[in-house]
Amino acid sequence: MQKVFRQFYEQPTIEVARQLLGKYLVRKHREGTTVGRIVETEAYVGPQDLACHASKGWTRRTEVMFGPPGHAYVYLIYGFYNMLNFVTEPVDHPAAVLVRAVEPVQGIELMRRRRNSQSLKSLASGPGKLCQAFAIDRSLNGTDLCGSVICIQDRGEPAPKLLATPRIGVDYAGKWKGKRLRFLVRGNGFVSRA
DNA sequence: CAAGAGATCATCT
DNA sequence: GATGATCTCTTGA
Repeated sequence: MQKVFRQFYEQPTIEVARQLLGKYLVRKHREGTTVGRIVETEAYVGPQDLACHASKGWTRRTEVMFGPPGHAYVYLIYGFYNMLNFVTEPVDHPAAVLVRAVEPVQGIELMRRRRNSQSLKSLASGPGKLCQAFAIDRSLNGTDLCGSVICIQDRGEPAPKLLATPRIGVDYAGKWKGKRLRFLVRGNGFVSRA
C-alpha cells in the first residue's frame, strides 16, 4: 500500500504506461473515496508523436505537459467527456499517459450513482466513463499526483501480463497511428475493448 | 449484435 | 468556424 513517488513519472512514458497496469488509482472526494485497479493505458510520448496534443506545440491547454512529471493533465473531448492523463518525463519534455480503464475496487456504490449504471463492467471501462465514475473534470487539471486528491498506490502485486495494441481513435496521426502504444492487462474483462 | 447518429463545447486557426 | 485520445441510444436484422 505504497504511494508512488514523483520519480516514477519521470521515467520514459512507455515505461510509465506499462508499469501503471496493476497499480491502483485512488481518488479522494467529499462524497467518498473511489479506488480502481488500472487495466488499460496509452502512451503519448512527445512532440514528435502526431497523436500527442503536444505535437502542436505549447498552448494553454497543453501547458501542463511541458511542466514537471507527476501531475494530472485533464481535458474535455467531444464537448462531453473528460480524459485523465498523467504527465511524464522531465520538464520541457511534453508527454503523458492516458488512463483508459480501471477495475472498480472501492466506492462502487458511489460509482454506480455517478454513472447511473448497475453493471460493474461498465463503470470505468473507458476513459470518459472512468472520469465520470471518479468525479474527475477539468478543474483537476494540474493536480499534483503526489498529493492526496488523486494518487497512485502500489499494492505490491507482481506485474500482470500485458498486451500491446495500436491506440484508439487516433486515425489522423499518420505513421504514428499504428504504433503499439496502448497497453492492457491480458485477459482482463474491464478494459474498454479487447 | 453491429453500425450509425447525435450530443455539445473548449481550444486553436 | 472546425474539430476531436468518447459514449449512449436507436435502428435493423
